[in-house]
Amino acid sequence: MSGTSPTGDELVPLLAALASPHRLRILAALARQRTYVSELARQLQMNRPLLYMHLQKLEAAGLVTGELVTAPDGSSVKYVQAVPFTVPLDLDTIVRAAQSLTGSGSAAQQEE
Amino acid sequence: MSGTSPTGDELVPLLAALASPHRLRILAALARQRTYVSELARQLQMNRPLLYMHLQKLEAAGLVTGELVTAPDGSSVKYVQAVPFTVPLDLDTIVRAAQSLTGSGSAAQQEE
DNA sequence: CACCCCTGTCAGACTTTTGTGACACCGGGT
DNA sequence: ACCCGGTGTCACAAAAGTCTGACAGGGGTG
Repeated sequence: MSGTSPTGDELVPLLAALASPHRLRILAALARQRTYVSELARQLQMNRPLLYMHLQKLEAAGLVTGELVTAPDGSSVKYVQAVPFTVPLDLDTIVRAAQSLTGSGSAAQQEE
Repeated sequence: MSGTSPTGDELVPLLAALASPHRLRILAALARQRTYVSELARQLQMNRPLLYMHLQKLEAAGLVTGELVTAPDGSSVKYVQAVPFTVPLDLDTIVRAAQSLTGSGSAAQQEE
């Protein structure tokens, strides 16, 4: 996922996942340190259900990874961490992404 | 705006503006050719009011520029074009952007 | 037992975004 | 006059995203 120019169908969810102050903060926190969910919620001072939602979006976009660790004593803790990535964001990437967009307005692609 | 690592308050609207298939297509179309609004609407097959909305968001994010040209015969036509930009999108940019985030969840920065 | 910390999900309220049709206005040509 | 194409804005409905409180359960400890 690093360095390659993503398709439109990949780029849109990626950008949507990043276009949020909360998720930016979450990612930044996870970039420095791998933590478990409740601790992260405390650290960022947000409700756990809310954090869950944001984490799911980040996970769906492939930006974070979750791992449910079961400690030797039986208690479960879910550790999450950021996934390194690199996307050069410029007009060229946009043009290429737009060409690989499926779904609705696929019109006006070829004309004469 | 090119190459520099944007602040969080700049990055979020930028990403939000790009996180849309319609706007990706609009930007891609404007990257190759400068056109006027109605022609662009025809080309992309979308309603003008809708295109207007998307253009306003792109313009607000600094990604397109509009110019209302009054032809010698008096009729006005609004030409729009894409503004070149480059933002390296990676974890490091995110971390730096999150540090420069103002507003709500600025908590967990300084305490005790 | 009661208490603590953890995970995970739910319904509901709320706000923002997206999309549509209609309208006003301008000027040129027939 | 009518018709055409262009700009710009409006109210409105529909959809998507955001956020909260409450709930289920698991496990450890006093």
